[in-house]
Amino acid sequence: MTHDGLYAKALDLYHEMRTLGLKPDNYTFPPVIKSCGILMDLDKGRVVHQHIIGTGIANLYVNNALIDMYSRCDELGCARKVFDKMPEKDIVSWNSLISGYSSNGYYKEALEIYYWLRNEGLVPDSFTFSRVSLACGGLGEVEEGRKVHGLVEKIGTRRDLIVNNGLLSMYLKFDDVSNCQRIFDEMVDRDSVTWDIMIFAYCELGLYEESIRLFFEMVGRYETDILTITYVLRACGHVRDLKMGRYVHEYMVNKGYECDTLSSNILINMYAKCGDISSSSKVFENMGNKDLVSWNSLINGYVENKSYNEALELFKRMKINVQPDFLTYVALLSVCKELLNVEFTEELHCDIIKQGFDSDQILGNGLIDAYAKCGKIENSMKQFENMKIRDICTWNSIIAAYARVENSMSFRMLTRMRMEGLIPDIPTLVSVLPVCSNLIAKRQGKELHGCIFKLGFESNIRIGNALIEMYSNTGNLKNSILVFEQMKSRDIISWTSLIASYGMYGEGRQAIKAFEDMKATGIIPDEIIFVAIIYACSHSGLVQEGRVFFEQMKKDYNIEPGLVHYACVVDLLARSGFLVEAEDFILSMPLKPDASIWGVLLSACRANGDLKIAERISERVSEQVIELNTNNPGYLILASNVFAALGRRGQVRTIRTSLKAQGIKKEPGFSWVEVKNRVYYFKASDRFFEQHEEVNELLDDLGRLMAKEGYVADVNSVVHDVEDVDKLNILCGHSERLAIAFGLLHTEPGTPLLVMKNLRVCVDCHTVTKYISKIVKREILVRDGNRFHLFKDGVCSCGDHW
DNA sequence: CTAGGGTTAG
Repeated sequence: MTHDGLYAKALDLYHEMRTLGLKPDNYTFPPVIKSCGILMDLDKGRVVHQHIIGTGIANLYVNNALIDMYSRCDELGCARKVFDKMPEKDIVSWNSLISGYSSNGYYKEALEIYYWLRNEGLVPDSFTFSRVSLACGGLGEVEEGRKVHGLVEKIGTRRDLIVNNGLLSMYLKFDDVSNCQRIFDEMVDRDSVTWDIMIFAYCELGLYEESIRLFFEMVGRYETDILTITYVLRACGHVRDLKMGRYVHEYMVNKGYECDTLSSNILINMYAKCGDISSSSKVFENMGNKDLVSWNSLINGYVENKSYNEALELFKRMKINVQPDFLTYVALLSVCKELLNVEFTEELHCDIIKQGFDSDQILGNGLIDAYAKCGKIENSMKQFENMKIRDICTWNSIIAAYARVENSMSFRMLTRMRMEGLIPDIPTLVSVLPVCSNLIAKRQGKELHGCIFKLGFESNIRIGNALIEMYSNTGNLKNSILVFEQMKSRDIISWTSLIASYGMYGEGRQAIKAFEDMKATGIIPDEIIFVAIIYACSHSGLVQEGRVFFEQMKKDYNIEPGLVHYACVVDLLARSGFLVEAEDFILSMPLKPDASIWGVLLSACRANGDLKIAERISERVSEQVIELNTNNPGYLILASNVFAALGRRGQVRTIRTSLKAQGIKKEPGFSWVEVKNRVYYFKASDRFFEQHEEVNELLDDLGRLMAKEGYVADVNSVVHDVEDVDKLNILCGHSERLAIAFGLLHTEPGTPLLVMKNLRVCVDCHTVTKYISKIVKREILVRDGNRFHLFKDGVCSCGDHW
């Protein structure tokens, strides 16, 4: 029989005694009242209290028992009444009342009674200290706690087990592990609770290994109860030690502890954290009483283990059995974000409203995020506007949502956030900084930098890294380097960003120097930084150096090259005109080359005007049309363009048909330029923009001046299968030329101009821009799909390695 | 007649 059963039995006996007409006395009442208290049966307790009043005389013990009973039932008013009416009190009376307040969370009141006790000149005992330290712990009253500890030392109860256990709990609440450890070490008398508290303390502080170690120190010497075991199971989960987790589970079973709902829930969590989700589900299915936490835990487990569909299925099952709570929805929202399932997100949203959780801050923020990830940013905005309370996470969610799609609304929302008096934090700024990169929002970028400086975030590594990228992407290599140099601490991402920046500007030598400097600081290169450094070599024509890095990566750092690395080497060779070598390299690589690898070579062939190899590669690419990764249709389009240039119309049609069948559209080429804080976009042969006549006039004038300088149009750059005269027209309508001309018309003579393009610049435009830079005496910075070209006085910084 | 402790998220 359980303890509860015994207490209930005692009450039954009491009842029987009364029906027999026997009169309970002051020896009968205390255990009976205690039983009511432990069973938290307030109604029976009150009845017994009436009986006591009926008999007329309650002695000290009976009254103390009554205080305890009312305390356990959270009826402190009644407890207090009994206490106040007592003709005679002892320390137990005081302790019981203090205990009542403190174990029901009324720590302030508990302390007040304690001060009153002290004012009365009474001497606290170990029970008093134990309860008072708990109250100090609950209040976070470190000062008061220290005073209590001091008094303990003075009165000489410091060796007392109960006192020390209480002090341990208190220091644990203060997160003061060193005092816990000290008390623990000095204790002469320990019991299983002492060990429990220590094990729990280490768990709470995240020192899981330490708590597991303590458990093994304790095993065999002290009784390990189910609570100890559950702490250790939690610790095993946190350190993801499946072997240890299994061992403790087995230990628990061997000890004969039946798996109650609570410990089963902990097992589900432990197995899920250790990645053994099938064990989690086994525990779950075998449970007698599944509660809300059981369902939530397994759903969370599935989410943590990326089994999103299983989580969904379980959720459906759950709804038939238990009412989900807000934690269920928190987990399910992250399923939405992964499965990108708009319908399900909307369904959840309805459920959340129906159940009245729509005012929950975390769920509200999560919905913004989920809708945005599913591509329903308008729903995100609606949710945002509907929220009554917007905390920093709410703002960050909506700002990040717009930032992810590079929408300038992210800046507008940031401004609105600041106008409403909220101060952006590091995540806010880290998410908006990259937006500056692609909108040429140089002004916003500078403003953000100012804001970062004012807020004192400039020494944050993530912020620094984002600034390096922002400056390098907006054409400001100098500032990018400056930010890097001023960073107080740097991680490998900082170095990678710096090297990538050098690479984009064709500063290969500087990139190599940075790479060596980084190694000298003791940072070990990773696979990502090798991409950056080889790319940097590639963009500067440092073929030999690039190959050395590729070898170094394998030999010195034991990094197995992936497709990206092979693509880098192909790019390295091909960009410098070693097309045959690049082709041989592809044919000899151990991994199966995909579209991106062939595509890199193909676009280099185009750039080099080598139609012969281009034709061969194009055949390869088009043959594998179906098989190849079609996420990037650019390469197939390239192949079809090659065939078009060769007049092989049949092949062109085959590729186009196949792309059409797969519903793939070419990403149209466009360029953009910032003028007076506004961004102007141009697509090829665009005739519908302000001042297109002026722009065309300027291009015509420039064309005449260029011809004088010796420029001859490269009609091979036109991929359409049309007559040469039309080809000339098409060339002149290329989006980058329109953007450059528009930019020239609207900026001061002599100032540098920045133009961006989403695709690679064609050979002819590259040549033309060189001429323009010389004729108009302007620096023209063009960022294409993967690098910067600084045109100055008829020369391009890429040294034609583009 | 008085004690001490347990599960899920971000």
